[in-house]
Amino acid sequence: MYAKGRLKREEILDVALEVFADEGYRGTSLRTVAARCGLTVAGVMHYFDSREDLLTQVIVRRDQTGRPIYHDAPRTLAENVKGNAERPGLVELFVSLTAAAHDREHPAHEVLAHRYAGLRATLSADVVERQEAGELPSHLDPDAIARLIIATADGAQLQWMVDDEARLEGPLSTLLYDVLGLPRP
Amino acid sequence: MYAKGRLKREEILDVALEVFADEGYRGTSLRTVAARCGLTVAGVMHYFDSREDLLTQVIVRRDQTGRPIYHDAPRTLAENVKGNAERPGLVELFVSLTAAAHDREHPAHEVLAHRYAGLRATLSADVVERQEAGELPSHLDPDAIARLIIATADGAQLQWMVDDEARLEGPLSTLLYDVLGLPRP
DNA sequence: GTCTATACGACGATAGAC
DNA sequence: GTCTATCGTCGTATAGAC
Repeated sequence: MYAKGRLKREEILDVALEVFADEGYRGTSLRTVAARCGLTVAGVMHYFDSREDLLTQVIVRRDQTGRPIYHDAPRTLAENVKGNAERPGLVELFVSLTAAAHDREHPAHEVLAHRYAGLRATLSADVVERQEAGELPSHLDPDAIARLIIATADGAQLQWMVDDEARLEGPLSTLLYDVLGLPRP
Repeated sequence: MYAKGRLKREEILDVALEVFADEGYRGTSLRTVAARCGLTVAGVMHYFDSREDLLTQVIVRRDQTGRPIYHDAPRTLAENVKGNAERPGLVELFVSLTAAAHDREHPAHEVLAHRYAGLRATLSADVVERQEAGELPSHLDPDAIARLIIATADGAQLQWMVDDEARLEGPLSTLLYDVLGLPRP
């Protein structure tokens, strides 16, 4: 059967997302995921090349099911960031995976590179629009600003890992509304 | 002997830093480190509570041997960030450790929290100085700006992990010089 | 205090039967 | 498509030599 396999694969990904959201990146094993799916480890591995591949596909699926970022890119990005605050395990997964993806052979390398490129293009186009509307100074390089916005959103996650008082969306808000002077939503 | 142990401990830390800088966070094991020190695993573990503790002490030592950040904090921070570009394994180690340190029981939790707090205080004081000198608008919250600067520096590391074209110090330069309008060094 | 030897359980991965 | 069986490696723990 074809459809059954696809469904099972998606079930595994959903379970894995749940497990990793609960217990974090280092805390969980394939055996835990397998048990919650009613499978053995080998059964899970039928669908994925490796543990790291499974982790990668988890965030791929997360991207697919989540809302895309089109209009008012900075604002929807900020909302996404804020939403992550309720799933600490997912933030940990994303950060750990990014670190591991530094290896070009890692299954997440291409995925994350593509993700960054897309986000950068969307944000950059948004900056250009706002410059034409006079909302942002025209001397700023749109691509550099896009990179800055992404770095801010990501870096806030690192601080938030360790500092309880930090708000996940804090630095991004500071940048967008206080420093760049965009209109508050 | 007392001094010998301290020396051996530091040798282990230096070797570990080298190994992790070469092979990354996930790629290396205690056995590799031990072998390069002419010790067994248990010999290494005499000095550290766990593998994660060893990793934590590596970055503690790194902080101690590095230059502290006093005057013109943003600039020295930018130089530090730029210097990391030559040691990708260390950036990977730092990011992975931060993710793991989300667990309050992790040995790096306190260390990183303290490190962030110190950096924030230094940067925040620097912002206040510049506000008094008229270099920065006074309506900005110094602590929020400090958090923004740190987030930018850290987030740039995440992007850089995956994107070869990204410059590690790029986003921080954009923020400090193009957006905040600080004088270029 | 410094270090070796040895053992343990859990892990990711693979081969082959059904 | 899923299993059982097995492998090598990992971090960790303990007992004890020097």
